[in-house]
Amino acid sequence: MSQVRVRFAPSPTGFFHIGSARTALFNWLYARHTGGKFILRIEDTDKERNSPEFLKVILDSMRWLGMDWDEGPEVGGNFGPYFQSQRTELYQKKLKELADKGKAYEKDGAWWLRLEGARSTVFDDHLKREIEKVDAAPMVLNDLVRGRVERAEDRDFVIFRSNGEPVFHFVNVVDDIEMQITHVIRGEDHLSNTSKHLELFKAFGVKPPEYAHIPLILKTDGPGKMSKRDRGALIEEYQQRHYLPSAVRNYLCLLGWTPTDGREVLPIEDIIKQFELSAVHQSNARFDERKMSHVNAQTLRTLPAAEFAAIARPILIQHRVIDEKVSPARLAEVLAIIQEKVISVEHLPEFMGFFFTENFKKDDNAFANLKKKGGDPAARLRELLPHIEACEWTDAGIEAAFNAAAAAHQRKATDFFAPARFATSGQGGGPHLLGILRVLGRDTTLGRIKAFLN
RNA sequence: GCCCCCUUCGUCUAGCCCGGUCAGGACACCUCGUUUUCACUGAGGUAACUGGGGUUCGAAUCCCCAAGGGGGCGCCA
Repeated sequence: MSQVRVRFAPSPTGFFHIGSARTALFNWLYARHTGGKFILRIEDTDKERNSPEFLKVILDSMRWLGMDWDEGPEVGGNFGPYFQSQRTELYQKKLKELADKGKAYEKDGAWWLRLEGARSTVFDDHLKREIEKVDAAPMVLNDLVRGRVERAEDRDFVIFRSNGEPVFHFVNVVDDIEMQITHVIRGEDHLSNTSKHLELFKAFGVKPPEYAHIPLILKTDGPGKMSKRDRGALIEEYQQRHYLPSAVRNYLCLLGWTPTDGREVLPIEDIIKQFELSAVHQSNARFDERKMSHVNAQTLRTLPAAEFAAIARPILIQHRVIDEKVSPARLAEVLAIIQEKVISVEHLPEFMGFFFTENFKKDDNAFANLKKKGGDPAARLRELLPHIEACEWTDAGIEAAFNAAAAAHQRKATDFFAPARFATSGQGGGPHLLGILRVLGRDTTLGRIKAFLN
């Protein structure tokens, strides 16, 4: 059996849309699952809308998501060039081939593909003009996702514009032929176009590839598919917000496909192993940022500590929560107690800022809550103070101090927690309190409690 | 207007191919618990087979129709 060759063929328009990313991902997964080749081809035939900076957006996002390509820009390959703008001679040659066979003809300066079938002229309601219809035989597609789909083209269509540039349908098919693409995995928005593509394959006398039309990603609410303007629609947004690329990729897999082993958050190696086109869903999926955040949080918490630190450190430096002088060991100590609680890297600076400055932010809400709930926080801290001044500075020692304070004043140990938490962190929640105190150290802890009392 | 695709909790989905489980899980939400309030975590809970016809002892599952949703119909990709 010949090797699988799939391609992702984006048009560089300056954005990398989440739907495009998912299409790329399914192609990539299929290539990796089958041991085939993943080809990146740049469809830049529309000169009006393309530029080198736009290309960079795509390449950067592809790399960020860990989708490496075997052939394409910057890596080369035997079927290049991989930019359609550099393949114009080929398109001219292929056009001539169709013209010589009588499959294409010139009209109004453009070239049209000639369909086979009886012709008649009718008024088209949608186009609001008279058109020549062709009673062509339906094209039959056995789609790997959707099954048998039958559709007939009913008009000749342009394959080369009067300005000399080929149109999408033509270059798409020519390149798929020349690059020996075996499987076309693309969005369902192309399903209706497929009959055009099959007509082209037929005209060339070439057996078409297998097709798999994957469902679209719909807006979270409201009608229609995700558009550039929707929140969460652009991959760069996730990069900026410090989402983990592996989590974004993981979530994208869940839109239109379900892992077979019952897990939702799982390593990419396992996804590759389980991925099958036949298991791709047929119905569109609505984007849900909350679930994506959940996947991100899950992934974040299970990250090896060193990896977590490598991600957190530059961001904390960037936000001036720490400077370069903070030792890896000290940072690791702090991160160790916060990682189990953390849900996003984006909010890490505010979540853990109090570890590194005396000038930490105090949450008014938490303070109000404190007074409302637990009586007199200052009184509690005065009761607690002598015990933690003397105790052994370990989790167990600090815990014993809290218990001792409770026993001495006929209270529950937890009565001291909220005041201590607020005094030392300015927050109402966060990492485990004993861990916070231990990591802050005795001097800092006592200093902050005394500062609070003043 | 024409053509194509789709239809299970609010959302993502399992089950459907090869009819028979209280229709299962996850996110979100609610309740309760945990060293109180918590961006951790644990236990519960609310919540769905779009509608109508068939076929069948029995239908989420098979067939038909309708409705709804999505997409396409360009000398855009």
